[in-house]
Amino acid sequence: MSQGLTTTSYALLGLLRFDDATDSSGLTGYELKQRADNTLRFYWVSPAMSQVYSELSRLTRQSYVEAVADTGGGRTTHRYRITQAGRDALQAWLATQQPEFPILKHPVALRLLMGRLGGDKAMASMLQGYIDALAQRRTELDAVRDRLGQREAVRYAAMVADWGLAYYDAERDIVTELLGRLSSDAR
Amino acid sequence: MSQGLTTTSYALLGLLRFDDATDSSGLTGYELKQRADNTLRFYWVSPAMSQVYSELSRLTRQSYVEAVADTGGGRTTHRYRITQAGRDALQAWLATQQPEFPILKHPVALRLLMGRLGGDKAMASMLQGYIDALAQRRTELDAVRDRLGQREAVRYAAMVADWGLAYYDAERDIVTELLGRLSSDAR
DNA sequence: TGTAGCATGTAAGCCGTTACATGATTGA
DNA sequence: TCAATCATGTAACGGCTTACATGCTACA
Repeated sequence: MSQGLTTTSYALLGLLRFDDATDSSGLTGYELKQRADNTLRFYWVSPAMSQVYSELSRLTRQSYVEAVADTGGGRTTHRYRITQAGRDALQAWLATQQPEFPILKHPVALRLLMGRLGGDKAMASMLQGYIDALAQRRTELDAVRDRLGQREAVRYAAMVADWGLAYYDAERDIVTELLGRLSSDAR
Repeated sequence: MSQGLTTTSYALLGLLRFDDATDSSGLTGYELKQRADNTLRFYWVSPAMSQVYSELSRLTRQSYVEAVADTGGGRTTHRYRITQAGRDALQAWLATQQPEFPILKHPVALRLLMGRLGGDKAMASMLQGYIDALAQRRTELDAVRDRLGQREAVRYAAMVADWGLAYYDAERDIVTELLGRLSSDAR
């Protein structure tokens, strides 16, 4: 009935669309979650396992995805593939809806706002911790970027990864500058 | 019982703490929402009016906030102030919990990832739209920054605003670069 | 033999949104 | 007198998380 899916639904549908372009026989919920953790999590979300399954059943109900039972081993598992209706829906979503502005939930900035209560030293160590965490994330994303290489097939994914890397670098630079301000202002 | 508030609760408590430092008689829910729209929304959230009220009643139940009935006009309104327990709780939160990594929900990056389905031209116009929206946001935040000025009392708020401005600038630069890649790669 | 990874789900619950409802005050 | 703004809430619901429950397979 209601054709309006959530963005997370479309994101997962998009991952299934990528898989569709290969000669794979579909993805299990478990595998889909891994794909999401690899790419989506850097600029969207890492849905919980349970949500992956519930989105998958929702998409199946909408006929945007079809499940093929895989009775190979002892337990029956399912492999999910995007359908033609799903491809159409994804295409339509991309073409019609104009994207919303990004949502940022930045606990570090929020705490810095209340810096008066914590003091310069506490803020400085918090910012340093954030710089470290950024470096860690950057390393993870860099590994993803390396795997993509220069292949034409993943050109857009590579652009998005480069975007993420540049974002982490910019954050590092800005925070480093703020850190300098904290120590030079120290009374 | 459970002293664990959500980050949004602490964020609002923080705004009440700022007000506390002035000679104000507290804030109404409505005013608190306006403060949130002015600062918080750029790096945290803009809670709905209804949520502001429910957080306020939760904070009141926890005795972190006290409401003073204002029976001035025909209708009774309330002004909310942080209590000593609230100040302590906020301080403890700042001191003990280490901040989580920021969460970014970036619909533009998500769509760019699926660029193959949309094509270079559609992606370019989407990115251009994003650059325009960024400029708009930047202008809004710049106005906030101007109002803060160089006053020592709002030094941390100014740092956070500068952070936001630098972030918007970095996004603009990165996206401009991606836009260039799209057109130079055009076949 | 036991643990890690693969694989699938249900249930409860919170956070936050939209929709709805109400009413006062101010200024055009 | 009408609209905008100030002001306060309730109700319904959706999205997403955590906790719980189950069982297979490979390997050390």
